[in-house]
Amino acid sequence: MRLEEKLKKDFQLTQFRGGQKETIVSILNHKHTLAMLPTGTGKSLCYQFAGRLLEGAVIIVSPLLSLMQDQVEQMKMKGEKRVVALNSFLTPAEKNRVLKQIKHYKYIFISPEMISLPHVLAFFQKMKICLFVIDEAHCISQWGYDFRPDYQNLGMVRQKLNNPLTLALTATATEEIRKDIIRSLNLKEVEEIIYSVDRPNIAIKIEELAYTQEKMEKLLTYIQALDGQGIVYFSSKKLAEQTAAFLKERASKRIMAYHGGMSQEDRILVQQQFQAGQLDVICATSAFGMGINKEDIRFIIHFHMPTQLESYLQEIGRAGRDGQQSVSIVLYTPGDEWIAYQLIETELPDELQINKWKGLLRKYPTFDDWLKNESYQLELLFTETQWRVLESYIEPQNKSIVELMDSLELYSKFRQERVTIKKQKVQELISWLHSETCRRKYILEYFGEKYESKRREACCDRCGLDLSVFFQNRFARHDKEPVDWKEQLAVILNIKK
DNA sequence: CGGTGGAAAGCTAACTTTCCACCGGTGCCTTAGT
Repeated sequence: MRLEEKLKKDFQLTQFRGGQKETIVSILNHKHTLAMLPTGTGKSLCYQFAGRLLEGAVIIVSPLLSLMQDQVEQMKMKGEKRVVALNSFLTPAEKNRVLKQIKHYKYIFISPEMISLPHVLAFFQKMKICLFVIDEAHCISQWGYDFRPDYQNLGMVRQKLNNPLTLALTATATEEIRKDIIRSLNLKEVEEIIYSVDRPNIAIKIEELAYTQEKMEKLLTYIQALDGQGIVYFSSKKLAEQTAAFLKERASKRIMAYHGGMSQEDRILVQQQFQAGQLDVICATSAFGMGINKEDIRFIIHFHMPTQLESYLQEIGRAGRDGQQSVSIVLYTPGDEWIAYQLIETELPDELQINKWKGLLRKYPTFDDWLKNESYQLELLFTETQWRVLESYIEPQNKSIVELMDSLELYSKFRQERVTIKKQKVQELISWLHSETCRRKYILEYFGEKYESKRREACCDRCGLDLSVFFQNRFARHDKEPVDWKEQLAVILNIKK
């Protein structure tokens, strides 16, 4: 049977979208595959389709619980019963039941943390795996080094699973990051299916403003004027919330905040309301994004710039999945980059913290002795994330203090490298903000692509973009009393006259 | 870097002004023993 016929019969679709067929063919030829397909291409179809033609289970490593739940739900709705998300939403009893009957499932969604647990991995080692999928594979590179170390374990996991056929899926990865993914997963002879990261229907505008207050005023103007629904990105949870409250009051739009500090229920509620079209604008941190299922997001505004071009591209990529014209606006005031630099500096434990710890360790013969006596020091010295990353890097258990000191020397070098790389990425982004050339061309060259501008009027500010095409014609509608909003803003921002 | 909250200062009793230290994102997983 031809693939297209199967597509029609099993998925009720008439044709493949860009890259899907090539990816599926590559898998069916039993080649490890790295597929970089644009957002909204339907990457999950690739493993679902291939899974139907291969014998054994498909394991999908996914970064977010909510993403897993969504995908399981969608597959169940389409009639696939043998699908499960193995994660902490299950009670211990449910988890055990699923693990004992793991062979009855065809599609298993799991986090890198869960599959790294030896007693969980043991169950997977006993089953036939036809395809090992890493969804959002750039997380290996983006998170594996300094945030979620289990992403760096996946190579070891693959090896213990006897090197199954592997599919890495992502929407944005530079050549360097693709190499890193392949190296980390220890893949040999990989078929790379690379599509352009360009999203021609997203226009780009960068606007530099002298002061934060001006930026806030500009934001208000845009929120009032822009047609359709959109996201505003911030680098701070607090500011995201405060701005949401401010905009809610001033603009006649439905606005909510979203960030990682909110409760799980609130986050789900906001996301669902946004997806259902019951909210117009989300003021969010980078927590909002992956797993957002909304076709008609019209604008993405960056109140703060992200820490790298890769993140920027991922964030604006959430707009215009329906193919309609959309816009990305970056608001920049000189000095904004300091937040990014600060985050990079404090992400991993620094020299000061390490030296302090070394001083405490020297009084004991082994790490375990130290831990027995001074475990309370851990949370004084490091944040939870810092300790988890550090622990996974130095593997202190059963180590003598001499061995541990050596590991810490290596760690210091590692940190230095990471900080340097990450700062370079911020620098890269700043250069882009200040560049005189076409915004799109610059980004595409950063991703190793060539670009010839085709639609100049809707490309970017450097190509003569006219923003007003994104404004609603109802702009003039001001039924409320035109109070002096600048004054009100000054009050809220606590600015002295 | 810029914003902020709490403390100290100011030179008059109850509040404003000034100073200074601090902070800023992303998410998985918590399975013991009575």
